[in-house]
Amino acid sequence: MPPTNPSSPDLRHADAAEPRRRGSRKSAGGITLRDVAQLAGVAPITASRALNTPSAVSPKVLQKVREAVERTGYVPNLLAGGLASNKSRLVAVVVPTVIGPVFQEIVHTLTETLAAAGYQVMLGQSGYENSREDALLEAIIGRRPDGVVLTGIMRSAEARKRLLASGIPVVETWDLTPTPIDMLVGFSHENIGREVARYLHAAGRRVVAVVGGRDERSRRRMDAFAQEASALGMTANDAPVPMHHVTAPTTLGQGRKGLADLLQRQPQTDAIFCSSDLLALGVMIEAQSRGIRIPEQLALVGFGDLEFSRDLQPQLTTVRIDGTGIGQRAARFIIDRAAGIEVAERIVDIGFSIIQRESA
Amino acid sequence: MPPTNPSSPDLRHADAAEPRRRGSRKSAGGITLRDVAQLAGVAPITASRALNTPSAVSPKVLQKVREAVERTGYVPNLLAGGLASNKSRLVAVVVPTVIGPVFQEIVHTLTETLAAAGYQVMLGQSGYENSREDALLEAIIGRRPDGVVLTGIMRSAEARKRLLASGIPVVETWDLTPTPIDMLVGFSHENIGREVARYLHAAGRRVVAVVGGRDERSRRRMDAFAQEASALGMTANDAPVPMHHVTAPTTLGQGRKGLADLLQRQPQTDAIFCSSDLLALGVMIEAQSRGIRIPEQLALVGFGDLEFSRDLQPQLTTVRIDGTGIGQRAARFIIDRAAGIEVAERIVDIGFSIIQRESA
DNA sequence: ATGAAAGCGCTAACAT
DNA sequence: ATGTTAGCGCTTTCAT
Repeated sequence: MPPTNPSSPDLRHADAAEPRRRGSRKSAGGITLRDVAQLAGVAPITASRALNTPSAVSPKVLQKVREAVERTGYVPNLLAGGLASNKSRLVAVVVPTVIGPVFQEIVHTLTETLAAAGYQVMLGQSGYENSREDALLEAIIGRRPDGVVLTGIMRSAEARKRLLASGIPVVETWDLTPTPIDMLVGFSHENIGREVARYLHAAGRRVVAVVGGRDERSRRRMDAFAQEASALGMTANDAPVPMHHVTAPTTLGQGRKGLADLLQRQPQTDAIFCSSDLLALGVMIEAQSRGIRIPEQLALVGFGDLEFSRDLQPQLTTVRIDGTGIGQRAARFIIDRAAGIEVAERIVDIGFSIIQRESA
Repeated sequence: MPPTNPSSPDLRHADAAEPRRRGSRKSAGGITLRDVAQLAGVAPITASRALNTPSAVSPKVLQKVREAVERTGYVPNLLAGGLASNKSRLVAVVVPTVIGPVFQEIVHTLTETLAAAGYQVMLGQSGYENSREDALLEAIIGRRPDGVVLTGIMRSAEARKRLLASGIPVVETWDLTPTPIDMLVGFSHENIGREVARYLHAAGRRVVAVVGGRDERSRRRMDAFAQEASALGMTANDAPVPMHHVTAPTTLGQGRKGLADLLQRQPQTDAIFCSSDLLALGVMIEAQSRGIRIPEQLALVGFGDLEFSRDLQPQLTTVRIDGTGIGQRAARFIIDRAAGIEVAERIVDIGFSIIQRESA
């Protein structure tokens, strides 16, 4: 039997003279809710309510608790709160990498929007390979986040299964699949490729080529583009559309090399679709240094609509994805789910737009 | 007195027929360490040790526990672990914004390096104003992170004081101050300005100008540059160095406007220092569209050494900051501190380098 | 509107 | 090397 006196369980704080029992621990020393409550002359739970649901306590209590918080500099321990309430107020955001401009807008918007709703963002980088996905997933699930936003990743079926099993709300983005893990905010890479081909065809271009990243999504845009272009007869001598593949993340330098390569393979090329604006800028600079005029001799379409693209000379025609819109929708999905609101439509096609400028 | 029978405290799981006592709660339903331990036939603490300090248990136990984990798909609850151990394995990283290329390298490196050491990164955006710092700080401290990395922010004395009071290890970066909150990995913005002025002077330039962001650090680089340039006589008619100020985050378009403005104010300008590579690219494009040859007629120095800068035509001379180095050092500071290792030197000047290329 | 008890899932401290 | 106990700081449940 433990040495505590069962007849007076409430006195355990009174008999301080008693030697420390085994297992007892000292606190980390910080101010706790208990301290605040004591100072305010209320029970801890009342102080908790004053902070979390102010409408549930009397104005008098509310003021006393707020004063106590002010005086002590109390900051609630969200780890403890999360454990007790089973709500961590944490959202994991996974991107291949934060380097490169592609996912910045989404990460930014998610961080902002979720912060405004009282959530924090935990950042995970999956890399462009699949190897680290498992470790990353373990780290994520271990935090018991209230949601996970996946941006163009989690290919492994095992990882998807574990995520699903964890019961954590998941929003996939940056792609469109009929069978998402849970929720989805994306767009069709295939449609983009097709539309760009049609756009260039309508602009009178007849011999097209491609500079594109090797990653899967980029490939799907490029392949759809090539297929549609072939169907529209935009190839030289019925040959397949020449493609210059580069390794992600894409760079300006790769764009320069890409143009050099493509011109050698197909000198009569009159239009190029690039899988990123950075590649397009490289093509543009290489063209300038070779005296090739854009768009007269060569039309150019990028992807991403980076901030600088409208300021280039010539201004870059490109495909715009509404990253802010994706971030906001994704955040809303998770906030709603946490509030118990079930969304009717779990798949949102955010679409894309071809921004017509001078280069094509 | 509570209805429990004090003489048999260990039987509380046995008498399930007893009506639910007040305060009792059902678990969220997930697999817990207790389940794993039960399956492995050991006590929970032994299972805990098998997972956290495998060397402290026998090989037999280790295997049984690992099997149980495998079979159940158990993922430790880091919230609970953090609460109990007072170690959250979470590091808060605060940047003004993830938009823009400036802090990407640091965020990337921190996320990678810390993940490899078993930490997760929590992302906070302070914005370029001070207003949201307090709310952000509260959210950060509430998670009880094992460290905070600040990148060019937390100006308010109140915020600094609270951070200090929280006892959380803090690493400030991207600047140099003799009185950091705690630890520091940075470089001198003043030295950069001075060195760039000397560099251009040595290159024979005599009439300089500046395109720079309005934020404080950019200003300090620009002011030091202007001061040194004046001292070296690199001004037209002893006039002050003309500066074109732009609002952060800087853009290519602002660079174009900046050159237009500066040429109007000081047509004989033969060298420009930009507070970012993006601004420099803008200046370059505007110069090209005006037929101004770089570097013959106009020398150009950027800041940041973005990935594309070496691929421009002409290649951009710029100032390189080793963001990866900063990230690694900062991560090391925090990991060491968590391990109880006290670093002797809390201030690291990571320096900078002027990357000489074609534009200057 | 307020409070007492219990316990979220884990690990520190002590004991063997 | 393994186990027992207590408790991290908070919120849920039930009671008043």
